[in-house]
Formats: sequence, structure tokens, C-alpha cells
Amino acid sequence: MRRISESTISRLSLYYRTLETLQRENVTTISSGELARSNKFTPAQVRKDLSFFGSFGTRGLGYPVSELKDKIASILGLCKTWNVALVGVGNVGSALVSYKEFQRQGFIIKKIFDNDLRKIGKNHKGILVSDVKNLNMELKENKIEMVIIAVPSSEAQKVVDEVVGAGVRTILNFATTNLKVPENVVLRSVNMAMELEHLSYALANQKR
Amino acid sequence: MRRISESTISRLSLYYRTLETLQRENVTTISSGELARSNKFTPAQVRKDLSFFGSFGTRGLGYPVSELKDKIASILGLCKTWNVALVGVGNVGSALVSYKEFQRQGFIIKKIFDNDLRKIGKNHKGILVSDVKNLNMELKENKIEMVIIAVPSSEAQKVVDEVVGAGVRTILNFATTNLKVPENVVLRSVNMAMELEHLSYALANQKR
DNA sequence: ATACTCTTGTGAATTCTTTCACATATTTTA
DNA sequence: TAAAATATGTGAAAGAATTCACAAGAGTAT
Ligand SMILES: NC(=O)c1ccc[n+]([C@@H]2O[C@H](COP(=O)([O-])OP(=O)(O)OC[C@H]3O[C@@H](n4cnc5c(N)ncnc54)[C@H](O)[C@@H]3O)[C@@H](O)[C@H]2O)c1
Ligand SMILES: NC(=O)c1ccc[n+]([C@@H]2O[C@H](COP(=O)([O-])OP(=O)(O)OC[C@H]3O[C@@H](n4cnc5c(N)ncnc54)[C@H](O)[C@@H]3O)[C@@H](O)[C@H]2O)c1
Repeated sequence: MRRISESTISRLSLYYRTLETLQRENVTTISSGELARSNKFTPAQVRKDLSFFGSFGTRGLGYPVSELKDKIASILGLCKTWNVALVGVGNVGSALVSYKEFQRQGFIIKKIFDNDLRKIGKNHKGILVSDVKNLNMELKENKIEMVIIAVPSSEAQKVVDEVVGAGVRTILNFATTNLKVPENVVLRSVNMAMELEHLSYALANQKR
Repeated sequence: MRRISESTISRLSLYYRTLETLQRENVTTISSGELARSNKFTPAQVRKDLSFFGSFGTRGLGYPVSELKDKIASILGLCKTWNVALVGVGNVGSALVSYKEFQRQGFIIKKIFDNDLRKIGKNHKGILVSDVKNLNMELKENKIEMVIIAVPSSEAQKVVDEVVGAGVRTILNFATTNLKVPENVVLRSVNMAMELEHLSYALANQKR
């Protein structure tokens, strides 16, 4: 199978969200056209994206909402739960821990780590804060599959190296630095400054 | 001038960050090759991106770090400051308010809004929380140019409509819904769930 | 001065992504 | 049961983004 582009995966996420909503509204069938409209894509784009993974629709009718949703869930790996750890229980880290939507989606925050002695050993929204010193061991022991990095940018590479060393293959990063990971590790970064810069670019270069 | 792609703008952000670091390290000159390597791009990509905006390098030598940084800042609209407002002072909103790096970059959070009576009128990290009822008026009065939306997803469209109604042209959204804005408004969304789903896709489909 | 090295800037080639357009399958209507 | 309507699935076309490859400018060494 041809390698699937990142934009296709992003769009699948969006389709998935739309399908969740439709399911709640008891809509049973949706056409590529309607699915496209609700996300500002084209119908052809929707069909092409789905066609990479199989053919899920009925000609003349459209796609069955609940089946398609399940199928996308299976493609995106949302049928099982994932063991997630968070490193850095500061502003961003706290927000993430308290966000129950992730758990609901199957991303279970099993362990949280910090290096601040005032935080270690305390309960944080129901989870005990562990000492980052034991990171390697605890990641392995708890079979952690994804790690979220929310430490200060200056600490991030160090933490990433440890996380990679413990065999974790996927990392979500909130720090603002360029992090280096080996080929076989998937690192994605949430870069809010970059998003703001897209906005300032738009304002600074807006055609009058 | 040909329309510049979003990916070019994203890369400029990354170049900018690298140049900031280099400047701190007193590096005066950098080649496209080195600039590429530190971000896992290709040298040709770096040169092409920059060439859309002019020719800033010296053949045989490379680019002058500090000049190039300033030039990119000017392209991205980082030379001036922008008046930003935040709506929704919850977990995410609080994290953003306390993040001083944005201010340093010129994104000045002038006003913060909430609809929770327990929060309105109180000081939040040095900024008074205003009543979202006065949103329209206050956005205009304070000449707000960008708005960050950090309200629950169910409230987001309502807030966006008001913000657009007040003439704001750029919005950064943290809610997880598909928001509709008119053509001339730039909306960017930070979608952490989507990022996690890229990771689970990678794990679920990893070649062994 | 001249040769040599280095690295930019950029058309052209390539690769990747999106859109088109239509044959095909299914449902609906009559 | 046949015709009309609808919407998928997919090669092919078009469009974008990336990479190639090299002429040309600038510095350095001899
Ligand atoms: N707050 C924001 O809105 C925001 C926005 C954009 C980017 N970021 C980035 O997100 C990251 C976290 O930001 P924040 O505002 O939550 O910072 P923070 O200072 O509030 O939290 C960082 C936490 O990490 C802990 N920590 C420090 N070093 C550590 C280590 N080596 N191991 C484990 N824990 C360690 C600290 O004790 C603290 O609890 C930073 O890299 C920041 O650049 C934050
Ligand atoms: N917390 C996270 O880690 C996280 C992760 C991903 C996405 N999000 C999204 O970010 C948004 C904010 O999340 P949060 O965790 O900060 O939520 P939160 O509930 O902590 O904060 C929301 C804030 O918005 C205020 N609010 C509600 N309705 C409002 C209105 N109409 N006008 C003004 N203020 C209003 C509330 O009083 C509250 O202070 C949500 O849309 C959520 O889906 C959050």
C-alpha cells in the first residue's frame, strides 16, 4: 500500500469528529459531499482519502455513519487504549491531566513525572506525581507507549533522550525547541508560537 | 508575487527560532545546508523558501544570521506588537496567560474574558478578567487584532461569531469543534487530539 | 592575477497531492 | 420491471510542493 500522507491522517481525524457528532444526532448515512462541506474539503478528497483504506460506501447512497466511524477508529488506532505518560506537571501539563476527553478517546495518562520536589509524591488531580529520576524504569514497568513532554524547552531534549532510551516510539512535544529523535521514533510537536506567527503573517501581509 | 504556501510560513517560523539560537551563540553566518540540517529540511528547501521573499545570502558564504533573522521577523510580522485577547480563562487559558514567551515575541495579551462570575473582576496573573458580555465593545475599544479561544467546545462557535462581528480578522482556537468563519477571517486551530491520533496511527500501523 | 572553493539563487525536473470526470453500482420512482 | 436519480470508487489530469542541478557570484589561496 502506498504510504499515506500526513494530511490524509489529519483529515481522517476531522471526519471522525464529524461522524461522532452525526452519530449523536442519529444520522445513519452521509455522502462524501456532506462530509466534505462540514469540513471545507471537496467530496473527491473525502472519497480519495477513504479509498486508500478500502471501500466503505454504497453507491447511490453514501457512507453508513456508524460503520465508517468505527472503520476510521480502527485505522487511527482508536479501538484500543494507549498507555500515556506525561513529563512536566506545570501549566501545560496540568491542563492536559485535567482534560478528560483524552481518556475518553483511549489515551490513558498512567503516570506523570516532574523533577520538582514540592510536586513529587503529591497527588495531582488523582494521579501521583513520580520522580523523573525513575523515568526509564517506570516507563518500561508501566508499558508506556506514548509520552507527552511538557517541561521547559531547555530540559526537553534531555527528557526526550531518556524517553527514547526507554523504548518509547511516539512522543508529543509542547516545548518550543527542535528536538532530535532517531528515525524510528515519531515526534509531533504542538507549536503555539508558530500558530500565532501564521496569524501575524496574515495580518502583516493582508491584501487591502 | 505568487501566493506563499502555509508550509513555507511554518518553516520560516522554525528558521527564525534556529536563527535566534545562533545569534545567542554569536554565530554570524550560516549556510542553507546547516540551517536545513538543524530542522531536517533540505538546503534547496531553505533557499527556495527564502527566495520567495528576496535574496538575503552571499554566494560562497551563506546568510548573515542577524540580518536574516530580522528579515524573517519582518516577513512574519514580528517587528511590531499585536493586541491579543483571550476568551476562556480555564486550564488552557491560564496556561497561556502565564506564558511570558508570547509577550516577548510581541503577542501582548491585553484583555481576558470569561463568563464565570467567580472569575470576572478578579485578577488573573496580573490581568483583570472581564465579563464576556462586553466582548464586542471591549475588543473594539482595545483595538484587539487577534483573539485566542479557550472556551469549552460547545461555546466556541458562539464566541467566534461575536469576535468576527467585532471586526477581528485572526483567531487562534483551542476548542475541538469545526468552527465556521467568513472567507476574510484567518482561523487556526491547535488540535491536540489530532496530534495524539497521528501518534496512535503510527503505532497501530507501524511496520515491524 | 588566476585558479580554486564554496554556496547562493533559480529554472527545470520530479514527486506528491488534489481535483476532475466518468463508468459503475445502488436506490428510488413510476 | 424499467427508467431516472444519486453517489461511490478510481484512473487520469491538473496543480503544488519539493528537489535537482548548475550557472554565477564571492571569498581564499597561491
Ligand atoms: N504555557 C503555555 O501556554 C505554553 C505555550 C507554548 C509552549 N509552552 C511550552 O510548554 C512547556 C511547558 O510550559 P509550562 O508553561 O507548562 O511550563 P511550567 O514551568 O509551568 O512547567 C514545567 C514543569 O516541568 C517541570 N520540570 C522542569 N524540568 C524538568 C525535568 N527535567 N524533568 C521533569 N520535569 C521537569 C517543572 O517542575 C514544571 O512543573 C515549555 O517547554 C513551554 O515552552 C507553553
Ligand atoms: N485542557 C486541555 O488540555 C485541552 C486539550 C485539548 C483541547 N482543549 C480545549 O480547549 C478548550 C478549553 O479547555 P479547558 O480545559 O481550558 O476548559 P475549562 O473548562 O478549564 O475552561 C473553560 C473556561 O471558559 C469559560 N467559559 C465557558 N463558557 C464561556 C463563554 N461563553 N464565554 C467566555 N468564557 C466561557 C469557563 O468559565 C472556563 O473558565 C476546550 O474547548 C477544550 O476542548 C483543552
